[in-house]
Amino acid sequence: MSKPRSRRGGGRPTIADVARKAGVGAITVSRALREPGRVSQDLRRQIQAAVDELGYVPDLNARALASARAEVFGVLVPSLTNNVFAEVVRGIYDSLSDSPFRIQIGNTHYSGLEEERLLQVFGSQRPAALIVAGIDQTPGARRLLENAGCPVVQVMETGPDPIDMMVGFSHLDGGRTATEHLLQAGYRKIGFIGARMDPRSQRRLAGYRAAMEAAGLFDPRLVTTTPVPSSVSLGRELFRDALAKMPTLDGVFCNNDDIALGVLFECRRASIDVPKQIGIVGFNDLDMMQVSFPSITSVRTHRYEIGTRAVAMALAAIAGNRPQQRIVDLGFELMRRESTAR
Amino acid sequence: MSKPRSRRGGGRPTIADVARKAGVGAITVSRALREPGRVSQDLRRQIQAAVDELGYVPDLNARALASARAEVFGVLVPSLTNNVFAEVVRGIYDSLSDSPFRIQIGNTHYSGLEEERLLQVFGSQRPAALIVAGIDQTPGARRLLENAGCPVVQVMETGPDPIDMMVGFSHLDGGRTATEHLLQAGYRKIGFIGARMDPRSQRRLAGYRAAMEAAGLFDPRLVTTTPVPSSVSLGRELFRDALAKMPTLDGVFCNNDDIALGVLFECRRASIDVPKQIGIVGFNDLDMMQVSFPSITSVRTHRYEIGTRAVAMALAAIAGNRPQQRIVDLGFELMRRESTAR
DNA sequence: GCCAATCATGGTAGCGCTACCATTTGTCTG
DNA sequence: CAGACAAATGGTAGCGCTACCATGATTGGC
Repeated sequence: MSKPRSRRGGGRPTIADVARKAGVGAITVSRALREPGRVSQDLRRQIQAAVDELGYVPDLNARALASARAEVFGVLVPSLTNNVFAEVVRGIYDSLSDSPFRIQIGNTHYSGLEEERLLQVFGSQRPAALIVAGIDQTPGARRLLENAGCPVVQVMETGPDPIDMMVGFSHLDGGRTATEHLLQAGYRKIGFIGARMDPRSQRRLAGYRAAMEAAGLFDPRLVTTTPVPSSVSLGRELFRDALAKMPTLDGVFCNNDDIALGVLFECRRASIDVPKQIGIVGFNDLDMMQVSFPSITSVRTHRYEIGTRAVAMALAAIAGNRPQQRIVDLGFELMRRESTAR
Repeated sequence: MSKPRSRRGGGRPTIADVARKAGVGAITVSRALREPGRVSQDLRRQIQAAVDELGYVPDLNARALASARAEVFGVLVPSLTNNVFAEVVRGIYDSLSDSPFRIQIGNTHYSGLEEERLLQVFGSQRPAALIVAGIDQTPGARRLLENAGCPVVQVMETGPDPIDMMVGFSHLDGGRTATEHLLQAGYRKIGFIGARMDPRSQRRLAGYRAAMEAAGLFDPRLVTTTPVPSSVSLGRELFRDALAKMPTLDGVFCNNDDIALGVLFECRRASIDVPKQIGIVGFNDLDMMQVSFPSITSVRTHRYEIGTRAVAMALAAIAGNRPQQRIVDLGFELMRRESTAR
């Protein structure tokens, strides 16, 4: 006439089993596991022994329901294969690896609609924190984030009006700095080549344009863009287009390093001398930029640090001490290399 | 004296609120949301109206607890920035984007210990399925996977002894094919250059060795490896080392495309003619291989398809019709290009 | 037209855990 | 040494949902 073993749970030991074996109350087991400091050493030892013997593992779903909070960080990025976001995500992972928090990544595919859908799903599990890429959320997404009831960090960019917290840098300044460098090196007919013109790319383009206009050199025919996702081969093609449109081109600021590498390869193939005939600047400064021949000037961004910093801010907010500085600008660095050294 | 509004839940409407408003039982609401076919159209409409009006969103934690199953796919990969895994993960995401399943990625950092820890965490939320990279799980990890109580798919490789299901290809055959191609092209002093020698890299090396021994050309001094993570710059350095060790080198099979690109750049920098003096073969066939100048021969692997296929198999198993073919070999293709065309 | 089978719906009883509050014990103050 | 206070522990009552079983309504076979 023994109590029937839980029919659904698959027979896994529960906190009650541990409590019985250790001769304590269930709540004390719960505490011993989550806040060891609040339980006497004696009981802690007893409980640990019972846990080990039974092979008890807490049921995270039950915990989440009872505490109305899942130990999950929701992360929303527009792409998984784009090295830039992969680095941010790596930073997030590394910063959370010793914490109890799990990570759920959502891939928005650069779509506001998809972002809203994912926020709805993420929200309905009451995450511990949300990290989202970009600052151009749709009004709906913004509302969901404001009502999420957890810390929110917008990453990659900075702007004047954070939902909660922000870590990033100014893409406009990055684009301007890159272009000004080409101008200072003496290039004049400087093109902009960009794929997948997301809001960040748009702002880099705006920075390029500002620099060119300030120099009195802007010409819309210098700009070559496409909504197609970025790749090295696309860089090659776009460069060809740009050159066909404007044969006197003597420099290019590339939206990112993949494009820049494609441009470089096409130059070599077409026997165009870099940096003598054409100067090239990339964006993000992937490892290969410094290895390529010639090496490529690029704007180094602190992607990994954006991830670690975002987590640090979120953890602080969860712990109750929300950082006083809600907007963190990590800046960028221009890495001057052979591709613009003439 | 009204019933106090749930003190923990944050005032979100619950299924009971919807049921009351729609004038039906809670369980009927639950069914209308999960198995609409089992509820009459009339009630379905009424319920939908109540859901919309209240803005009801199911609490996923409560659902997971009650049904002893979270709608989560756990995915374990050794690296997030390695393009190869990023592509697999992208395939997984795309295949699950229209399903209710969320995805949790664990980053094992190529560590068996970390893999066990993550499996423990993942397992304690009763995931719907688990996808893990590789076939060399520790005994502990294997046990956890066998007892996970959900479909398990091992990806990237195939082997004789699946835990449950497998999708991948033979890295040994890939390494052998690449090396045989170099041999057929007339190269003789063919080196192997590899970073981060994980089990898959080891098997590619074994394939290289098998081909070289079959030709009577194997020499341990031809092999240059390091446990350091792979990168383009590392490829350059390792190639320098290899050349210092064996100046008569006339070909290299690179563990992956990053290394191959680094080798190519170093050749250009050192004015070594590719393919005349040195032949280069990469592995994975990233987009840039076909764009580089000269273009680089590589072994194309079907990474995205590995992800989509793994999900398809897992979903079938969840639905109750486990695929009859438990091991799927997606093969690979040698892409012959300029870097070995002499 | 009767009984079995099916369908649509609902009530009850948890899932395994933690928030909240109560209780007990030990410790300190004046 | 009384009274106040903190520390350690436990009991109770859910968290919001779904599995299980029961019920009544409908259908169908012969």
